[in-house]
Amino acid sequence: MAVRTTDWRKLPVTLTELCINTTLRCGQSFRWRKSAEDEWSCAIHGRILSLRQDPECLHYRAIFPTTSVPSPPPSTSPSATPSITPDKDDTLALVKHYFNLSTNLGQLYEQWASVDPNFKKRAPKFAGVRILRQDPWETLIGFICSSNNHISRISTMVSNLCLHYGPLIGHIDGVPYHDFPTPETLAKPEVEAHLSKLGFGYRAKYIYKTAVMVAEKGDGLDWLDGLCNPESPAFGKDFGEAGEWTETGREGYRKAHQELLALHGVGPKVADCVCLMGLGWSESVPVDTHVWQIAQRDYRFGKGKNSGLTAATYNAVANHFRRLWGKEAGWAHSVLFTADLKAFSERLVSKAEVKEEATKIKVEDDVAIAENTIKGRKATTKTIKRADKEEEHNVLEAEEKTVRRRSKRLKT
DNA sequence: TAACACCCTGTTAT
DNA sequence: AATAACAGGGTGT
Repeated sequence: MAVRTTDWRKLPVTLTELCINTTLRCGQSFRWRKSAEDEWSCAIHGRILSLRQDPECLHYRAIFPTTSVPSPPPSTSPSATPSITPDKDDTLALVKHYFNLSTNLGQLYEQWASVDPNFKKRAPKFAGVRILRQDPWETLIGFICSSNNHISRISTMVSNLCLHYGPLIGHIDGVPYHDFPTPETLAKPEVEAHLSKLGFGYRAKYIYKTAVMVAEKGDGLDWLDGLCNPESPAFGKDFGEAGEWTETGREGYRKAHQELLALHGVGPKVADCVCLMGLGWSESVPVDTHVWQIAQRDYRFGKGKNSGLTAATYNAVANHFRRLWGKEAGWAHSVLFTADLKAFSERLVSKAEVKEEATKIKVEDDVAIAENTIKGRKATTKTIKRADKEEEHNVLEAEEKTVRRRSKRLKT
């Protein structure tokens, strides 16, 4: 296959602002591969993007196919017809966009540390964990695969999806790199049975049905793109307004989350992952079993017998973190999530340190969270029973009151 | 609202 | 060593 490989170029970035060795392995994207020692590669937007990082710079290189690709990339982006002349190469813009580099991460870490002792304790060993801005469609399917699953198997599954249905972009050391398949490709009737055979389990049906639904939504991926945060739009898209910030998130975020729930295999957690990592909604806080455990261990959420992760506790946890961390709560959440991953256990804070910290927090706050959870539960019930917007507004007020009570208690 | 099944795989417990 | 039990970034019924 004829290809054109760009030179390595560099972009000044500190490890405080971005650490690819952590960010690319913390379960946000399931497609990056080590192509050499300290080199990561992935097929994105019609090219293979390769990255290296040293303390001063992020080094990047792209490999473009010069023959036409079998099927178009998954988004109506500038990469649909990859430019092969250096002056038209948009790889730098892609890198900046993919890594959300306009956000000042160091500043955010300082802010989170100043309001949250637990964050302050754990974050230092996990600097540079940054929320990626991935393709919404790829994010959606990736996280449908993630349900009740391990990161390693999710990666295998996504890789198989690309291998069998995605366009071949090129090779590195004989290893093929495929871009992510389009909804239309995955909406073909034979896909479900094939994915089952490939070991996708019950997710084979979810993927097929979701592909059909998205493909039927109309013009390519406009529906998904329309759910993006307009202040942080998809690569190559236009901008707009995102709505006013509240502790349940901006209106655009809530709308996107709700619409995603209509898809098969998409519940609250997966919808939040797509909102955060694919649609640019920074306040989205996906609450999985892991985050729920963190909330119980470090933030005094109900440890009682019947304290499962219900719809009510889900919202209570997410709202609590939004109140604590602010508009980029999802980014902070990702730092603590990463700090708890087994893959990074060598960096964990010692148990003695953690225990000491937990005790400190407990002294300040005890009953408040339990109360918060109960209020949240009542509010959620209302939402389900009466779906009109007036009631939903009341729910928001109820949540906000709960939060205020909690903050008062914390100060007393 | 609370169970329970759902596909499969690597890890831990007998 | 072989096998059971269980959890792993949940969702649908």
